[in-house]
Amino acid sequence: MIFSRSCEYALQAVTFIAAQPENTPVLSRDISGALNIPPHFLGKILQTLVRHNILRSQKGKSGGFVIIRPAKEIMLYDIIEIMDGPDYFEQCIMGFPGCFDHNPCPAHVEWNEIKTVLMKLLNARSISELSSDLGFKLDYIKKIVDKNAS
Amino acid sequence: MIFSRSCEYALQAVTFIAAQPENTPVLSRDISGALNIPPHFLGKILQTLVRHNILRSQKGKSGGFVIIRPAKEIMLYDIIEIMDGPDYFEQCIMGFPGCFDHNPCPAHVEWNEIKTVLMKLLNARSISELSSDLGFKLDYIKKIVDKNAS
DNA sequence: CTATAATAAGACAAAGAGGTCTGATTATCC
DNA sequence: GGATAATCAGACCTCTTTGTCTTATTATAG
Repeated sequence: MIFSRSCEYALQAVTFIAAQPENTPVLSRDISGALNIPPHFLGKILQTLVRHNILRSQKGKSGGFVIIRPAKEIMLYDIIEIMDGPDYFEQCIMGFPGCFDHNPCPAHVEWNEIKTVLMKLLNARSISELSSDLGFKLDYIKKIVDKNAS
Repeated sequence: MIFSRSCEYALQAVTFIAAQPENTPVLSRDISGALNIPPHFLGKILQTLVRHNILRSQKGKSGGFVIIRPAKEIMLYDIIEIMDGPDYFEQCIMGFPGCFDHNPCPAHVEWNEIKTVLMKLLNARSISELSSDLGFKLDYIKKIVDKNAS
């Protein structure tokens, strides 16, 4: 697994919310139902996304979660940075303590090359682009969930 | 952290052994000492590398661990595959169940691009290339270890 | 103002990864 | 063949991540 579960769930959830009609609050329950995410775990993830100004939460009746910034401006990497930390990709690939540009580990240079490509791609794709692809995927998830249930 | 601790330690250990004079057994104790790896934890990792035909272990007096295959033929990815599993990079980046080429998740295409670059690089660099870079790195580790100890 | 429907928050349980300890096994040297 | 020096192997502990449960808090509708 490349990213943490929390990060995966966050990516899924934000993409799901972005795929709904704009400015109508989406229920945590609906998200966890559609994506098969443990409800309370999702709750916490949504809360951290609220704290980081990706979502706004509306308490009480007819409440739910809404995306604050335009989905076009939220990049894949923004979510990853929030969930897995800003230096997730900065750490030494071989685990050497104190591996920096001025004191590189034996794999430092190639990891930097890879990182550049990686960051470029993750910073280029927005959540709104992802959300438009989500539709038929949801049917697929339902199929799998149903199969596991039976 | 991109790879698991075990994987990082494995990369470090194999590189370290490759940096020693050929065909002289290297003690587990010496490796853990030089690289500051928990000794018994390293033991297990070395054992799995033996099981996967990267190393040979010599019991008894004047024993230790020796690299079986020429270090030039052992690629970075060989170690990663052993430690973190062959489908580490195959899994869906968004964590969607059942994400495949014929049923891609919204980020599937770009992840495939990244994966191609990644695999190419990890399959191109051999352990022997890494080992020749290791020398002064070891001094650096010692410095850090000493600093932490004081 | 009260009932209700939603999120917020924190305690807790379960699972997995990382790390430690102890004893068994095996090869070599004398 | 016995002492010794090394790996091998498995039980066990600890910490982090993941997931669950329960109780607040808050906003709205009537």
